[in-house]
This record gives sequence, structure tokens and C-alpha cells, in this order.
Amino acid sequence: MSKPPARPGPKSAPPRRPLTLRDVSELSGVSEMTVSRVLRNRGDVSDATREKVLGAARDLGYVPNKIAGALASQRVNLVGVIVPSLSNMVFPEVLQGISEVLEDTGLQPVFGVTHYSSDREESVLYEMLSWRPSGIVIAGLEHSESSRAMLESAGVPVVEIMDTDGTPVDSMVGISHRRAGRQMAQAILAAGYRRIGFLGTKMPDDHRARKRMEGFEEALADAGITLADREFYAGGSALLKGREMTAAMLRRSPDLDFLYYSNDMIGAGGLLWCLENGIDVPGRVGLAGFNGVELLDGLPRRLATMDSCRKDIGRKAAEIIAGLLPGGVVGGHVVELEPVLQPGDTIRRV
Amino acid sequence: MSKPPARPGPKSAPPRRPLTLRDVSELSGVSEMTVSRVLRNRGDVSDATREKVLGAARDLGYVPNKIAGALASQRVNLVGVIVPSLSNMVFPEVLQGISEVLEDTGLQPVFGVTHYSSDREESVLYEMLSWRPSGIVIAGLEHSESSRAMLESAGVPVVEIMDTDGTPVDSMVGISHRRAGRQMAQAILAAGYRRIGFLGTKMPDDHRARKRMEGFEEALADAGITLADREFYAGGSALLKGREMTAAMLRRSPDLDFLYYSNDMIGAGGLLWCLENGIDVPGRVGLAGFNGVELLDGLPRRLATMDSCRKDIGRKAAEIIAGLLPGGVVGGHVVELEPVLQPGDTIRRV
DNA sequence: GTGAAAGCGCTAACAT
DNA sequence: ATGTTAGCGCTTTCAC
Repeated sequence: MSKPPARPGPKSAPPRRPLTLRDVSELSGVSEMTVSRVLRNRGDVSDATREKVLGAARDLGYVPNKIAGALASQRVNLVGVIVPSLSNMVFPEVLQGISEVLEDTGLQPVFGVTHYSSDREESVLYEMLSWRPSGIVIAGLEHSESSRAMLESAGVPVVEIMDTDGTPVDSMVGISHRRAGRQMAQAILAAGYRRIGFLGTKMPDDHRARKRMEGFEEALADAGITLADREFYAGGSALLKGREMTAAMLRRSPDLDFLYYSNDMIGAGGLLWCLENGIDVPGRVGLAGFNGVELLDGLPRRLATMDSCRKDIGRKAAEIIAGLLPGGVVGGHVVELEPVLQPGDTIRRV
Repeated sequence: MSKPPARPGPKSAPPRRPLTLRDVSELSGVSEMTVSRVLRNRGDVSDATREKVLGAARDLGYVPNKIAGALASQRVNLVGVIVPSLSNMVFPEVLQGISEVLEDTGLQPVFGVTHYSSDREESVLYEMLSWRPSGIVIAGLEHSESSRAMLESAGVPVVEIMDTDGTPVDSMVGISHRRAGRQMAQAILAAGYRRIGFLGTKMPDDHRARKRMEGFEEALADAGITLADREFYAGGSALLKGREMTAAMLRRSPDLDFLYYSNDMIGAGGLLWCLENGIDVPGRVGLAGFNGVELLDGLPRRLATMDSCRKDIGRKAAEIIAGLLPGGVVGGHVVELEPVLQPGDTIRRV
């Protein structure tokens, strides 16, 4: 680590004062107003003038000041996107879906991360709203009272994503995690498994994981069954945690015949552990995860899972914000996607 | 998918015109200037006044307009961060490092994604600069001429990250991928392997992967050895691709005794495939990847790899932008981190 | 097809 | 400790 004598600075005529429309105006001999029109492709401008202006702007390396532009026009091409985390596989895919759709609309996503903290969500949201974005996409339906109030009075489209078990402030796009949990439980029961363990994240604030577990337990209860064992983890390598928790649980409760994991990564860890330890999957023990991550394709055996429709959720949310859905920029859309159960090779066939 | 009759709208007195300082000023009976001071914790304000103002702001649900604020103060608390992708493990960790450091500084990261496209990099950069951020963090040292020009004349700190094999516009933080490739090659040769295959991404624009391979081949050449085989992929599940490529390469070149993968995910796929097919690792074939991703911890055997210092890179870059490094906000920092070779269990011990 | 004036909502700089 | 004035760099609106 070193510090050369001074900042290198551009080679030719380094413009220390940021360039303005006026600079382009002067160099091209055209009024600021016309320069502005050219740069935004607005109104009628003669080809000759356009060329002059574009040339001058390019020569100077002029970059328009959107701050001033936004203040004057009262329009901002930013869409705030707030997610709990980037470190698991799921949110990056949502963001990609959003980006894909927005790319063609002139809107630009701006991402914020909350680390599953309600306080951070509040401050990230406040910060974003202070830039007066054209829309907000935010993960989940559970927010602090203050966050809800901000969303309600933001005066722009708000799309709550991932989850549909609840009431949105404005629009929502997602899946019912409660139902996803139920469906998985039903599939497991239908396959004849009865002594079922649950392994998941500690979820003080992961409401979707909680809802999946609740739905799962409800469906078990309908069949007169209760979870035989459960274990939770926080932090660390999910794959490794999956192994460790699986080992611990099967040692503690050797009579379990199914393990339901709250996500695919720990499920994959469990699967690897079972295979290495010569446990018959799905005969002796069945396994299932959640999310449908791509990684599962490369495992020795296909873990049963349920697709969480991440990319579609991102796309739909973006379409709502961009006013691409039939009806234009109205609010109150509710889009519930249908996760598909992928039985893979880790649930006994019936 | 349905559309309820109308947008729900806030319950009490829905403010359709966005609130301004003036509204808070009127409700609290204090001048706009003083309101502004309270809201920014600037200058001396009596406790009584502060209370009044804060109360009024809260009651109204006022959110300051940073667009106006930024225009007036010529200061923007945004830091533009431009990365090629979010879908592999590596960049999210960089972003996390950046976030961690910036959280305490009042600066806010704004992320943009280029999908390894130079054109998209250019437009994302242009877009970001038009918001006059306080700094730019951008992956890589290779940019289009136009992008370089923008970075040079941006007039704010620019930190190019991940790579130190080249000349930065201003500051850079990263590792030498060329050297990382060399070191891995040397370790492999030292362990006695001689017939070496390379498996990687198609890398028209992944300059760091290219540099690693180049460094790798250089070191082999120093020992009078050339790559015995090579194969590239694009898209799809990296774990699965790793399997497929490994199978294909060992079928084609059965005499290979080492496989060097350009990233850990395809390396992990290769490892799983070898283990399943009863190939003695590291006796018959050695394996190595790159990045040091957490996932490796959960695999049946520890893949040899090299830590790419992702989080530290993010942290250091943020510290430079925030002026936290000794010397304050000067430019031209060069921070070269030292990736550590982790031999794991897939390189024969000598 | 082009230009001049007014003002977006704040804050710097100067009063008081 | 609080208020007043003058812009920040654009775009809107209207005039030509």
C-alpha cells in the first residue's frame, strides 16, 4: 500500500469545476435550453444544431446533472429495491429479474440491504424515499409501523415481494409460503413418512421461513402428526451446517424417517452427509429443501424442493412499477405465483 | 392476479402534494432555515425549538428531499459501486465489505451491474455519475476508452477493485490474479503433477479469469510444461458444468493427473464427480479451484483453492472512498492483498 | 426551431 | 439562537 505524490488527474485541460449545460451552450453557441432539448431528445431541433451540441458535449465529456434535472422536472428514474440479504442465492435472482425488465424502461434500480433488521429496513427506506424514487420494491409484508407509514405516504407505487400471506400496502407479488409448507408436508405424508424432523435457520425476522414452517406443521397436525424433532442454526456455511445438524439430529432421534430443511443449501449438506454415511435415501430417510436453487442440479442426487419463483417475482414486480401490466400505473395489484413441487430423488415414490 | 377498485391510500389526511420544509416550518412556527438545521443536526438550536420541529416533522411524516438538498449543498452521500455480476458468490461478499465500512460514515452505496458487458458498464457508469456521487468503486482495470475518460474526469475518488495487474485511473485494491495463477501452478508442480488440464469459463470479458490462466501457463512454461488440455463453458449451473466438463476431459485425456478450475463451483462439481466415480483424489488426479468460497467447507473433501480476499477488498475500497485511510481523502492508493493458497485435500502432499 | 424567465426545495453565507 | 437572501443546474412554460 503506497501513495504516489499526487492524484494523477486527467491529461488534457482537467475541468475541476464540474461541467454544466452552460459550458456546452457556450462551446456550441446554442442556448442552454436548446442544449437541454438535444440531450434529452425532446422537441424539435434542427439536425445542424443537434450535431453541434452533441459534438460539444462529447468533446467536453459533459455528464448531465440529474440532481438538478430531477429537481426541476420533479421526475426521478430511480426505483428503490430493498432486500434482506445478498449472501444467499435467492435475492440476487430477484434483482436480476427486476433489472431485466427495467432495462428497457429507462428506470434504474437502486438496491438496499437490511440484513433482516427492521431498524435497518427503516433507515434504508427513509434514505431511499428521500431521493423521491419512482417506485419501491420491498421484500416481505412485515414492516415496522414507521416503515409502513412511509410506504403508505410515499405517493409512488409500492410492491411488496416474495410473500403473499398478508395484506400489502399497495401491490404484492410472491408465493404463499404457508401453503408451500403445507404442500410439502402433504407430499411427505402421502409418501408414507411419519417421523419428521425440521431443520432451519433461527428466524426471529425471517417471516417467510417461519410461515413455511407453520404451514408445514399445520398440515402435519391435520394428519394427527407433530414434528418429532427440530433444530435451528445461524450463520456459517449453510452446507456445512446442514451436515452438522443432520448428524446431530439423526444421532439424537435415530427413528426419524424424514428431514425437512428450510432451505436447499442446508438440505444439500444433509444429503451429502447421508450419502457419505451410507444412509438409504429416500428409503430409510427422505429429504426435502426449499427454493429450487440451481446448485441442486450438480448434486449426486436431486434433492426434493419447491421452486420459489424468484426471477418471476422480480420481473412481475418491475412490470408493476413500470406500469407495464394491463391498466398502466394503477396500484393494488396482487400477483400470487404457484411454486412447483419438485420431488427429485429424495422422497420415496408411492 | 386482480386489481381492487382503487389504490388504498393512507388513512388520515393523505398528502398528495409531497411535503416540503415549508410544511414543517408552518406547523412548527419556526423558519425553514431552522427546521433544516434541526433535521440535519447542524448548528445551535434550542432544545425547545428542536422538540417542536421534530414533533411537527414526525406528525406530518416528512421525508427530506435530498435532491434539493444535494443541489443546494453540492454534496451527495452516495457511492457508486459497479460490479459485473451478482449471481456468483464473489461480488455479494465484496458488497458486504463495502456496506459494513460505509454504514458508519453516512455514505450510502448504490450498486450497478454490468453483466460483464463493456457497453453496460459505460451506461451504468454514466448514469451513476449523473447523480454526482462522492466516489466510485468499480470492478476491474479494463474499461472502454469512454469509461476511462468518465472516471478520469469524474472529480471524485475512484477505486478499481479485484485486480492489481494494471494501471488504475486513481486508486486500486485487489490481488494479482496473474500471480495467483503462477502460485497455484508452482504448488501443483511442486507436488509432482505434470499432465495438467484447465477448465474455466469462456472469458471474453472476464479479465481476471484470463489473467489467472495466463499466470498459470507462464509458470508451467517456466518448468517446460504446457497445458495438456483445456475446456471452457458458459452459463448454466456451475456445479453441474464442473461435473460434465470433468467427465468429458478425463474421457478425452485419460492421462491427465491434475485439473485446475477457474472457480470453486466448477471445481466442486469436478470433485463430486471424481469421488462418485471412484477416482483417487489427490492420488490419481489432483484438483484445485479459485476463490475460497464458504461452500467448500461442506464438501466431502476440501478442494484446494486460493482465497480471493473479497470482503477485505470491499472494506479497503470503502475506506479509501470514505477517507478513512491515513492521509484522508487523497487519491492514488494502491492496495495489493495477498491471497493465501489453501491446499486442502485435493493436492498430493509432498 | 429557438430563446428568456421563473422556479423546483433545499442550504451556504450572511445578518440579527 | 434564529431569520433573510441568493442561488445550486436544470426544466417548464410561454414567447417569438
